[in-house]
Amino acid sequence: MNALSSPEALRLKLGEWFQKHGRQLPWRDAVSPYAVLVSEFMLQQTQVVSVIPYFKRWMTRFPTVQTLAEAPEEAVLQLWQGLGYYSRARNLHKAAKAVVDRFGGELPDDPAQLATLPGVGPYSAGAVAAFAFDKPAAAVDANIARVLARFFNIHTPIDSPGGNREIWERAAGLLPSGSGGRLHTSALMELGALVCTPKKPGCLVCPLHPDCLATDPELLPRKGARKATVRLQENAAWCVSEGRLLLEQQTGRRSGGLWKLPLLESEPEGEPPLFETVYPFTHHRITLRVYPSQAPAAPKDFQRWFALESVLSEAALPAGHRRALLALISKHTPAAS
DNA sequence: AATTCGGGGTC
DNA sequence: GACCCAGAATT
Repeated sequence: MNALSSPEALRLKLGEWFQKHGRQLPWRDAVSPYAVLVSEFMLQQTQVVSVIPYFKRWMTRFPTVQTLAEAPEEAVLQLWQGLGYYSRARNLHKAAKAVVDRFGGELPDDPAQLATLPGVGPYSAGAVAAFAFDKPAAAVDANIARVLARFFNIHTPIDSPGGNREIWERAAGLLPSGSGGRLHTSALMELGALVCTPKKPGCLVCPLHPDCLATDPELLPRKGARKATVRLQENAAWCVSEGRLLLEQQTGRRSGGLWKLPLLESEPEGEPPLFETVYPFTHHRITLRVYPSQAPAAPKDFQRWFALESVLSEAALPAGHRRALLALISKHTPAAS
């Protein structure tokens, strides 16, 4: 029976592997703690390739925590549009204001302090401490959870409280002392992204393979049952008058600030929709149908007219509604130029 | 402890 | 279709 390598030996293997195989990512080298914070917000539940263009645009438009703190929320949401989970954008905006107000414009390096910022939970607090300040802070994302569930052969569902606690304890047990959190956490995460993948993991090229306890890695990590997909239908109005389009703004914490085509109470009969698309969110699947509509005598408080030629660059819309605008504006003004 | 978030890519 | 993703907030 071969003895397990020490945490030191494991970190060394991981670090060497990362130096050789790790990707260059826009937020990975020589960037400010603020840039790390931005990247962590964008990467919550979102894949690296989707984030890269948004991150670059964001850092150009809001290069410092001060510029973000001073920006109007509409500009923040507009820049986030298409990335989904818009409460992240609102929380990032609030977090920037909190950094300016409570921390003198400098991000703290302590995970407990970081976790007091809106939108910063256990993962993001540890990630900023490790990536921005090289602290030995645990930060378990989906990649690291998968790597550790396999490495330690943990069969408890990772999305259960007990399984989550077990994974975090294992992650903490592997940390270096003093400093070195940046390389260690980056390497573990990158291993999950490139080698220890959900399907067909590359065990034969994995630097941790000699010590890995997984007997059937493809069956790990285990997760709880998903909710069944719910189908919904949304009927919306295409209401254009004098070159302007009527939209209405959503309220509440869920999709507050986002603009939609005005929603109809019921599905019109006797005429086909101008446009139809399907867009998903969480466990829902929504069919959006857009019907022609007459202009109202007076828009409601939460409705506003947008110029057709600029609405796509001014208003933040859910993806399905944005697709409808793209299709119908070009149809509406085919030779406008 | 369970639910919600209004994207998007992949197979 | 189902599954996955650099999760957090809310109830």
